[in-house]
Amino acid sequence: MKTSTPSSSIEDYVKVIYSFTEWQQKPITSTQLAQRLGVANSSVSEMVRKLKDQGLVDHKPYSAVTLTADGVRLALSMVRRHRLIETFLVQELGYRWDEVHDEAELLEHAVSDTFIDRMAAKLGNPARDPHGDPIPAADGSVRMPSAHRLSELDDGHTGRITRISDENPELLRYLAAEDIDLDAEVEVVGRRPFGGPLVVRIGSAAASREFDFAEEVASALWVHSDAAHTGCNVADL
Amino acid sequence: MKTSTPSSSIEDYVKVIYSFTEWQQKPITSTQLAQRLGVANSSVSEMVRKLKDQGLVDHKPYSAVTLTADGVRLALSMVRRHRLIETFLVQELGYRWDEVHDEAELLEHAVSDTFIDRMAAKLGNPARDPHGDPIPAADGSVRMPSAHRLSELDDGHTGRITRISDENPELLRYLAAEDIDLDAEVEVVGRRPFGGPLVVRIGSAAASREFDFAEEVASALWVHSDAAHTGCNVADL
DNA sequence: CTTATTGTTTCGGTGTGCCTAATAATCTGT
DNA sequence: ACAGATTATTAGGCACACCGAAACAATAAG
Ligand SMILES: [Mn+2]
Ligand SMILES: [Mn+2]
Ligand SMILES: [Mn+2]
Ligand SMILES: [Mn+2]
Repeated sequence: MKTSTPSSSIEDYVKVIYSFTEWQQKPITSTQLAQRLGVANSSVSEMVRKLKDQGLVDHKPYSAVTLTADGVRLALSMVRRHRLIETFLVQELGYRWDEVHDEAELLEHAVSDTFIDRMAAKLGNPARDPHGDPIPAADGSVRMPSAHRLSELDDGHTGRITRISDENPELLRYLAAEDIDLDAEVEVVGRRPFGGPLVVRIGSAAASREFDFAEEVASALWVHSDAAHTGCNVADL
Repeated sequence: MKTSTPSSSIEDYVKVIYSFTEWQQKPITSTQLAQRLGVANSSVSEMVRKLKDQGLVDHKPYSAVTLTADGVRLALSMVRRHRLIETFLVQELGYRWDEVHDEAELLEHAVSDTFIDRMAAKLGNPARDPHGDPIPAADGSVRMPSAHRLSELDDGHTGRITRISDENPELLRYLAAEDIDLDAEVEVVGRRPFGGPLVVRIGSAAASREFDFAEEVASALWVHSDAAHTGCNVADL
């Protein structure tokens, strides 16, 4: 019997393995895992063997790492924890969205299930965190919003910001300063020549502003296509 | 330079050493430390040497352990964390007072200073936790309420419950069930013969109830003598 | 098709915090 | 004052999570 509570490290490994495939398809490699966790490659090799022994991952030497069903279960519970904590920090303790990640990274391992339950109840069981990432339900179900990177949309495309990558706090601070938030209306105007920045219009028709977004910004913003608008545009042609 | 962040273990050791002398005078011994921390005596010996190396405690082999000024500073910050978290859990997340200790014991090591500050602000900088223990201020100052164990008071003594030891959760549940809380009025009626239970009257004059408290209960309740009442009693004679 | 290059794993070793068992110091009762 | 009990420390080891360097696979280049 393997009922032992997973260590914080194991929880982080599994969470990172899961997160890597959340908006992409390819499974994560050893080196990528090491980079994201900030540890040496050798540490990852060891740890992956341990995860495999515990039945949390599948792994053949020299190939990528994937989660087992048990691994996915654990990962989802950690992701739920992380994102609920982030949401709580913003809504109840007045954190800004660029401050919550590091705090949640530690708290997720320390709080009890009871704490998570009460927190979720107090917040009204939110479906997404301050960055628009979906919060898995207690039973492990997730509703992934259909979203595409702003950087990959065609000219004229419209929609709403549905997710903002929280990888770079600087970027989050910039967006906050510019008053760009989740659910903002967005329209791709075009791209400056020779791989230049992406020109985007943000805000409701009345008060919309134009921005030149560098690649890093444009690929951090995820957009949910506005079906109505798209339909209109097609009709307009 | 010794700026290294203290580990969770070190934080717990220092906190326990401090707490031991909070309502008593004698410094803590190796064995007592081991008991309170739930570790072997040998572990304490090792750890105490480490604490001494880091300048947190004074210790001569085979004698009791006392905190240095640095040690007291760290201890107070941990006690503040612990008690603020307990208060937060009760007031904001609907925990019962017998559920908060274990959760706080872990969270105190995981939350940031920012978290503590915002929590304290949200709670209105409370001066005591759900069990009546004083919460040190951010600058390390503590206002210790003058209190005596109910078990040590003379017959006829009156006052208010100002602290309830949170060592035994069962006891806390019993008191909650009997609706006995902080600030309740209390009067020592007498003691049953041959070292029997202590007879106490609890509640305001209108609706007061009589209890027979076993030693464990009577020594867990701390009472602040009601000067006015005492004065009245003296005048009544 | 052999050789670089890159990615991955293995090996030996570190630091922390815990354990049991053995030893040493202190305290107690006669 | 001293044997025996109690309390504390040391010795030797273990589990965990990490590291750098060396060995090894897989792949890309010549
Ligand atoms: Mn984490
Ligand atoms: Mn997030
Ligand atoms: Mn603790
Ligand atoms: Mn308390």
